[in-house]
Amino acid sequence: MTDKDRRIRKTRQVLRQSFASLLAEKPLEDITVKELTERADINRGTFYCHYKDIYDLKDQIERELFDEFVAVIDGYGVDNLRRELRSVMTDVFRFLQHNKEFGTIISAYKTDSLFFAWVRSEIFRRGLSEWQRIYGFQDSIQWDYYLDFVVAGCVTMLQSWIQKGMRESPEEMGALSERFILYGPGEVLGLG
Amino acid sequence: MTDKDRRIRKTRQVLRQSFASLLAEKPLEDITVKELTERADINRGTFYCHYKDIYDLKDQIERELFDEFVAVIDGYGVDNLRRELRSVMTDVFRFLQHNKEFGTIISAYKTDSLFFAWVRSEIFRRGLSEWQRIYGFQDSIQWDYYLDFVVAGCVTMLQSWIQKGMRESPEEMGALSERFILYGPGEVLGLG
DNA sequence: TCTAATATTCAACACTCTGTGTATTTTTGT
DNA sequence: ACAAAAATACACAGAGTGTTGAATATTAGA
Repeated sequence: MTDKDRRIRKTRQVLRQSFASLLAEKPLEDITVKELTERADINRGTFYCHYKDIYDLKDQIERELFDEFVAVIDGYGVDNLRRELRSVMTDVFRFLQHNKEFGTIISAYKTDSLFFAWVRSEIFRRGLSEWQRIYGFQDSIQWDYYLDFVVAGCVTMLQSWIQKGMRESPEEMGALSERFILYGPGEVLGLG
Repeated sequence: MTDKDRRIRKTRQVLRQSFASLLAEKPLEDITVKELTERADINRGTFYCHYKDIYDLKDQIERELFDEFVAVIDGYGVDNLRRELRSVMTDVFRFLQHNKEFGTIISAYKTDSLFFAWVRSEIFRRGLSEWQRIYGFQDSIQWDYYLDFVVAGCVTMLQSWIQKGMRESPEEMGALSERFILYGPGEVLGLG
């Protein structure tokens, strides 16, 4: 069951393609193994050689996508905090731009996506913990809600950007999200 | 099928209770009509007299919860923008405090909840459109992302607050969310 | 090229849940 | 008390599931 075998790669690929096309038509909970394998022209029993069920397929896709994502982001060094923040955010938008086909999948799950949960807990918190250390912030209650507020806001920006067709450049979006995070939305819009 | 009949009220109530208890044990997609009616000690056929399927039950619960929510919020008049914002947010937290049993249900769906989607599109946008009118803000792109960022942040704060056991008072949370919205999280924490 | 491994196919299996229907019993509002 | 309505018990076909075992096809490596 190693992925060296061409048959395995081919089977998984066609299953993913069919899964993506089904997901464009109906919500995740309405997709059955039966119709997925029919569309993929794969024997139903074969599906169970690779995945436990539909949710397992979804999880594996998200997991691999996340690993690629981490590989992109991990190359970052820390020098200036603000510059790094904008660069990271820009790269996040860039990454999704280069993975449009999975972007559709991701945004279909909204914020219940495992992918976004991982981004939330690992990448963002990693960066923000550093941030917290530097600024020596202590009030853990406010800090918790700060994390929730900012991360949810950014994740939703990513999804909206995807759903609106990725009109703005990753640089624009990276800069905008940086300003939202640092100065707050109100300030950016001149409402403060 | 009016709700004047005591049997109807009783049946729906026990179905909702059982649904809530099942939702505490497993995700929504794993809950079947069969096990729900068994736990509720209701004939399975009876379920179909009231609801189309499990998702219909969920939607109706959220719909009714949302209607109560709107009734609470709708009493607000507009005088000072900032004061109203804090009051509204405080009342939102207060509302969830008085509906703990459904708070669990709501936060189980995360942000995919219909309830939160409605709060998002109706209540928040209503208030923020007024806000936009007053300040005469024109850049629609930034405005869109501003909406997404702030609303998602607030919704997530609500969920986190529920999941952490509603330790802080609604007044505290209302004030904190107001500051996040107006001045941005970074400013509040002294990071700006 | 040959072979051993293994991925896939195919048919079949028992099983669960669904949605619906019908006849019967119980409860309700008036 | 009576008619209407709701809940029940039961049956039914249909769909999907997860799993077998044997046959077939494809692969990697010698």
